[in-house]
This record gives sequence, structure tokens and C-alpha cells, in this order.
Amino acid sequence: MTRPSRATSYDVARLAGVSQSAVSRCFKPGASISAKMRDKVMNAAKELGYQPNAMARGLITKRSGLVAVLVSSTMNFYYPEVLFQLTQRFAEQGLRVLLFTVDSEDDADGVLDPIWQYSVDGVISASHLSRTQYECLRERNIPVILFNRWFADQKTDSVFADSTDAVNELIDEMVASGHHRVAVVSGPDGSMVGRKRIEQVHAALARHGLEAVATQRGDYRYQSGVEAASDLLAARPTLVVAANDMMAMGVMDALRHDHGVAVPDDISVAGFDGVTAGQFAAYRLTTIRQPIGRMAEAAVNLLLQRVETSDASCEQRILDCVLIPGQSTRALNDLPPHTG
Amino acid sequence: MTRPSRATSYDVARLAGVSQSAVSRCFKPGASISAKMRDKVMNAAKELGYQPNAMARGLITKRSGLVAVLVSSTMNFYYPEVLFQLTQRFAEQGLRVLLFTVDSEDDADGVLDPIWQYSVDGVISASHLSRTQYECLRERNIPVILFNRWFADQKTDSVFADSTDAVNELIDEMVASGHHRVAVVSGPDGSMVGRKRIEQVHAALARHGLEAVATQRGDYRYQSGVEAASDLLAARPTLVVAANDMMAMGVMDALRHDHGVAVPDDISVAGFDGVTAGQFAAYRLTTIRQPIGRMAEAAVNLLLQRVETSDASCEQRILDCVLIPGQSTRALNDLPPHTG
DNA sequence: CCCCTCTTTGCATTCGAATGCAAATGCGCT
DNA sequence: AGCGCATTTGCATTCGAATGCAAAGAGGGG
Repeated sequence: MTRPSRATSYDVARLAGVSQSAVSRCFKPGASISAKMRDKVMNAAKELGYQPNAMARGLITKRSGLVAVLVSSTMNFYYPEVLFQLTQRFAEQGLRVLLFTVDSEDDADGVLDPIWQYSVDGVISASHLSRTQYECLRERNIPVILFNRWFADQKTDSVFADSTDAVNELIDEMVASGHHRVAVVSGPDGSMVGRKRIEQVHAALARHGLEAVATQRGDYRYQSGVEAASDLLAARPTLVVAANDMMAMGVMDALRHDHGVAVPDDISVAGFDGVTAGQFAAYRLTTIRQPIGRMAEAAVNLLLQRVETSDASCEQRILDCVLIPGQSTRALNDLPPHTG
Repeated sequence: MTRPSRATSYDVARLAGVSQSAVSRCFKPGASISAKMRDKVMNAAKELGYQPNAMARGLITKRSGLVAVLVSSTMNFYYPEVLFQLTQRFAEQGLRVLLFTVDSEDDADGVLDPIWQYSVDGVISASHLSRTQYECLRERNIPVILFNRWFADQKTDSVFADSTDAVNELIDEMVASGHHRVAVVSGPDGSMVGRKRIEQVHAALARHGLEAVATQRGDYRYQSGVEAASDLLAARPTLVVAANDMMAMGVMDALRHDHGVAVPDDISVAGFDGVTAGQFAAYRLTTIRQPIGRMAEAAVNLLLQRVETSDASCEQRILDCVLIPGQSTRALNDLPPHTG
């Protein structure tokens, strides 16, 4: 059978004995309509199971009610949490999330067309996006909010977490307690956030006249933490700081299970992000947590604001990270490694 | 400034000196168009940055190119993997994913309206969805594929994994190796999959003349595994099977860190799903893995098929789970618990 | 060279809701 | 009752692409 075509505003109008415009106005919040009219229309609408057609509406209003969210599909446990937060908050604001997974900048190119075709009201990018791609969107007057991303040489609307204070707190505490040999697992080259985090660690160490005893590059994935651990061991660090939790967990596991090194007794490990799994009893990771909920909220608000009035100025919303002390680090003074 | 309104097919037509219909046909695959015409139009289109407006197209074709995907936002690590798989595969088919998070059946109600408004081409539900809600969609002729879900008393299009064989394999092996005291952590009441899994465990045990020595109800979350562990200990199990990996990890952590029980030396633990984190060195969980990639592929194909021809018949695509032996279980015979 | 067929093109209409404007209604006041 | 003002309502048009149909063009055969 052919699908019984859905009820339109005309169907409702006919049944209610009013004009189509009246029906339309009933479904537009804040429109001028009498109570009696509203009742008539709403009853008819309910009877027919009528819901306004979002495409027809979007066609004329130039507002699709859609927001594109770009995330990396790499198995970084950080993204799902962000994604679900964003989705729920957008839903509260009456916006729907169009999801795109982007793993490389080439992927991002393929995503630009659909974004444009569906005339999304805005874009939140928590993934790779080249400056060209960013500008391509801006030229078309699509508001873009970068989530935990920014460009070095250009102002953008973005939301991110500042870890400076938390890093200082962590390093100060660790150094004061006797950690002088600190090794580092950085993020991949392209990651501004990763670079920033590692720079902050170096800066904090420098304030104590220290340098990292070793640095290993990772790719944010668990496995790269595992691999980094072997390479770092030669430098005999007492503390390893990884640019995210996944790698920190990899480091911990490698130390404990591959190298017979006790964490935190022999070596302390700390990470960044504050992912759920890092707090499992097997890890209880000391980490620098991003306030993901508040970041998502900020991103949603900022986007809504840009949709309302798309002036050209840019805004950064910067939230502070929080140091979450866990059991993966310990003070070195109090407790010599061998007794424990 | 007001947004420079996007180029329409009329703009392209004017620039190329042809009719609007010609432009439209150029962007419709398989339309009758000469090579010369195609070139003229495509050049003009490129110059103007033209892309067909998906809403106008959808309005007339009754195909939005949108697929609704419903997932639970509960921090079950299983969902993100499914979601990203689905998104990528739909993208390959030219379909966009409209994401909805659904945590309760009430949530699902709120999701029905947008789904209808945006005239999505289909729905994939990997989350709570009552029969009423399901039927509400079917009545409106929207194809629905249940992902890892089904109704006991009604045929549906669904994709799920059959764990019967893998469970038998696991239990046979474990029992043969000396495990006779098996405890179980089930899923929440509403979960068909959880119930099925536990039933299969019971059935497999029964074939050896055994019963579970204890059963504890969980909610699929890590924490509920932790809590279940305490309650199960009294029954002195040698093997704990949890209805998913997250709870199994909770059980492992609780046993090891809260109760000083060695896993797998003192107690073995197994789970279901095959989530990434379960394979981290801290767990190396013995688990019954769902072939998520193939399930996603099947779901996408099935949905496409239903979109093409929406006949009333239903189809189940059932894929087999695979037993992944890990280090969280051990043979009991070979190695007495005390020497280890 | 003409006619017939097959392909390509354009015309006109359609999808469904929103909205500016004018007409109609309601309401209060004298 | 009559007037004026404010609120409701309806009319007609608009958004942008797709498509049935008819007209125009291309190509082949006699």
C-alpha cells in the first residue's frame, strides 16, 4: 500500500472549519490567536495526528532547527560524553542534532556539503576542521563553535577548558612532595589542546627549575600510552604525565602488567580529561578534569546567541579545569618506594 | 549584515542560461541530461557555490535523507561504538543521522514528535521504546529497526546478536574445568537482551545439572557491578557472569580492590558485549562479544531495504556472538586457588 | 530531403507552512 | 446605537527543488 499521506495544515483547517493560516499560527509560539480558535484547531490537529512539517517550515523560515555536531569517531572515551551532553541540551532548546563523524580533514570536506544542504542553524565542531573548512562555513554565514579547539592565528567562537591552574596545582604538589623526575606523553602533532597541556606542564616544572626527563609522543589512544611506557622507563621517572586519560591508563597498565612497576608506589601517573573509566577502581586516576557539562552548556548557549544575532565578533568561553586527586599518584617524601 | 542568501537553482539556471528544471536534473542521479548541459550547469553551480536545498527537495520528494538514531545516554560504553558505526555507514549511503538520546520511555515520547516533523526516512532504535511508541511510528509508515531489541509478542524488523552458542561454549568450558559454583549479575528488569543472556547462562548450567549459586540484579552500570560483588561473595562462587562488560568490570574491581579477592585466581569473571575498555590490561575480560560492526551494517542495510519497499513483513537479522577468552577467567582444575 | 523515433529541454505545477496585508470581528466607551 | 481602536482571521504569495507533459532538437533510415 502507498503511505497514507500525512495530515497537512490544510487538512486540519478543513476539519476545524478555519483557514490554513490559522492552523499555522496555532503552532507558532507567540502568534496572535484567540483561545477559542486555538481549541478548535488543536482538537482537529490531535484528531488527525497533525504535526507541522519541519521541511516546509524550514523552507520558508530559513531556520531548519538542525545543528550539526562534528565529532571524531576515534575511540577516545571523551567524545561520547560530550556528544550526549550536547544532544540533551540542544533538545531542551528545541534543536535537533545532525551527527557527523570526522576522522581526518578529508572527512571534514565531505561533511561540508550536507551541512550546507540541510541549512543547519549552526555547527559545533569537536573534531578536525581546517581553517579553510572553518572559513568556508563562516563565509556562508553559518555560525561555528569550536569545542576544545581554536586556531592559533585567528579569532573564533570557541569553548574550551583552561588547565593552567590545575596543572600548576598538580605539578607544585608533586614537586613539593619530592617528584623531580617527570616524564611526559604528549598528544598527536595536530592537537592544539595536547600541545597546550604539555606546555603547561613544562612551564610548571620550569618554575621549579626542572625539566621533563623524557617526552614521548602519543596519539591519545590507550595503546599509545602502553607503548610510551616502555620508552619512558629508561629515563627513570617518578611521575608520568600523559596528555589525556586514555594514554595515562595505557601507561598505568603497561607499567603494572608489562613492567612490574607499581603505580603509584614506584611511579605516579596523571592524565587529563576526567573520563569515567579513569575513575574505575583499577585506575583511580589522578587527572585534570574538564567541566564537560558546563562546557556543553556554554557551547549550546553561545551557539544560540550566534544564531539569534550573527554579528561578526568572536567570543571565547573559557572554563577552568579541576584537579581530581586519585590513587595513581602519591607523595614521594612521606613514603619511600620500597616500603609501601 | 543580512546573510547573503544562498544560491538557488534559479540563480544557477540564469547564470548558465538554461531552465531551472535542467539544473534540478543535473543534481538528480540518473536523470536524462546531455553532457554539454551538465557541464554548463555544473560550472555555474560551482561558481555560485550551489548545493541543492535539502528541505525543498525533501518537501517534494517526501524523502528527507534523514535517519533518526535513538540511543541511551547512560554511560554504557557500548553505545558510542554502535552510534559511530551507524553514522559512518549511513554517511556512505548518503543518509544523515539525526541523533536522539532516550533514557526513559517518557523521553521516547518527546522524541516521537521531532521524528515525525522531520519526516525521517527511518528510525534505528538502540534504546527504550515501548510497544505503543513503536506502533505509533509504524502506523505513520516510518520504518523502524530495533537494534539489539525486540518485543516478546510481536514481530519487528530487528538486528541482534545471538549469544546462545558462545554462552554454551563459555559455560561448558568453565564447568568442565571445575567451575561448579556460578553466580550471576543480571541486567535491569526491562532489558530483553539482559534477560536472554541470563536465561542462556542458566540453561547452559542446567545442561550440566547445575544452578546458579546466587543472582544479583544490576542496571548495566559499573557501579552496580561493584555493589553486586559484595552481595554475591556470601555464596562463594568460583565464577561470576555479568550481563554486560561494564558490570563485569565493576565486579572485578570490587573483588580485587574492596574484597582482596584475586581475579581470576580466586574467582573468575566474565561479561557480555566486548567493549574496548574491557580489553585493557587491567581487565583482559573474558567476554561474549557482539559483532557490532556487522550488526551496524545489517541494521543499515535492513533499513535501506525497508525504505525502498515498505512491505509489511518483518525480518530479523541475527548474528552470532563470539567468545573472547581473556585473563579474567581460569580453569579451576589445573591450578588450585591457593597456589597461584 | 523528409519523416519518424528517441532524447533532451522547458513550462507549469506541486509539496506544506509562514507571513504581510487587508478585511472582519470584538470590545469598550460615550 | 455608534464610533474608534485593538485583536483575530483569511487571502494570496513565498520559500526552492522535482516532475509530468509537451515542445524542441538530434539522429537514422528510406
